[in-house]
Amino acid sequence: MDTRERLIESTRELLRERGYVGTSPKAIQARAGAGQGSMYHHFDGKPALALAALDRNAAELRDRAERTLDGRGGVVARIGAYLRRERDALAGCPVGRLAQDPDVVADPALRAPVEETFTWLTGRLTALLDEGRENGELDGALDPAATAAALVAVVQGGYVLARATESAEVYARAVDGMLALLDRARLKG
Amino acid sequence: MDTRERLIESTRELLRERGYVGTSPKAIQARAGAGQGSMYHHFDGKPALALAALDRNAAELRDRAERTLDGRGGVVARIGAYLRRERDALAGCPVGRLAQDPDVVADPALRAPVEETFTWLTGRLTALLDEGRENGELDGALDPAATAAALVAVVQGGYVLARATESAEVYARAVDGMLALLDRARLKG
DNA sequence: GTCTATATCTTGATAGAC
DNA sequence: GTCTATCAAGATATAGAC
Repeated sequence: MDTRERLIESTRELLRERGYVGTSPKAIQARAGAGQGSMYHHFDGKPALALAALDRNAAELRDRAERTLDGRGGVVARIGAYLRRERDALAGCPVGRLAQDPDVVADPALRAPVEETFTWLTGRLTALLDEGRENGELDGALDPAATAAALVAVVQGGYVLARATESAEVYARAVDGMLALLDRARLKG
Repeated sequence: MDTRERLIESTRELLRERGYVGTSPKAIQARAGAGQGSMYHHFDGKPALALAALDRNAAELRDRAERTLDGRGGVVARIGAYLRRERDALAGCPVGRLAQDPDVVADPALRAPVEETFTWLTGRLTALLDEGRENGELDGALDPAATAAALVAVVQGGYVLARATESAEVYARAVDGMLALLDRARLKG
């Protein structure tokens, strides 16, 4: 892995662990094993490097979600697989984590990938729930957009609760509670 | 309001807006209209002042939740009132906001009020859902602890989505989706 | 109690040698 | 491309006058 690549990967880790405000160029360089000069040769500055790292975090989140949600099986089963997918709940969401950062929210270029990721994910879940209504798996009275928003929120809130209590279990419990409720909207046989 | 009080109130605002890492003593002093000397006379330093402010945020959250959840009406109605209560979703949760802060999570004294608040709130909702099962309002198959965790997570995740998209509407949509699902666990007649 | 230096470290970035 | 100064500004805190 070349220096430029190590800088991006180190920044991805630090953004997830400490957020944007809590991550200094010095810390990035130390983790990447690169000097000041290297970093400023490859990137304009902290915002540019953070953007490169954040874009990669967003792309990875989307790819993983796509693979799980496009899979085989019923709509509820696929959503369940996505919510229960192995994740490091204590580390926080590599994208949602940044939504709390004042300097990210204040910079349109940095906020864009965060907003786009959630807009896409919510839209994908909405389409999936709608598909379930069409094919008779789900009750037609279910509101796809509102349910999709609740699903994404449970995941993000699960990360928050996990960090607050330093327990990954709480994430799993919240997701289980949500999926049990969603299961009630399934039409029987 | 005396100087000590103004320092605490300014810190409360800044913690919510910018988090712990993003809030400097200088910014606190400027907002409170107090000098360096004043702040360090009343408090040992930034962590001590932040703890005083966070304790107050946690107490206020708990008081408000208690008032809504102890009210009249059915269990689902009271939970609905709490989730839909007027809040500044774009400002973020005055307590949950701090769960994402690396320096808060790393300091047991600062993390304590955050953890205690969520443990209490989840417990209160669990008891309420259990009450609903006992009195026949809710399906006995509902898991109170998991459902309570999901409810708290939806609120926290709603804050995250609202900030990510700079839209308070998303918070309302997530909460609506969750409450519609919970409504299906109510026993008819 | 509050104010104004003062001090030390870190941040974020630039300059220029190699 | 990478390194080592160097820099101005801010973060966090202390000292001492009033």
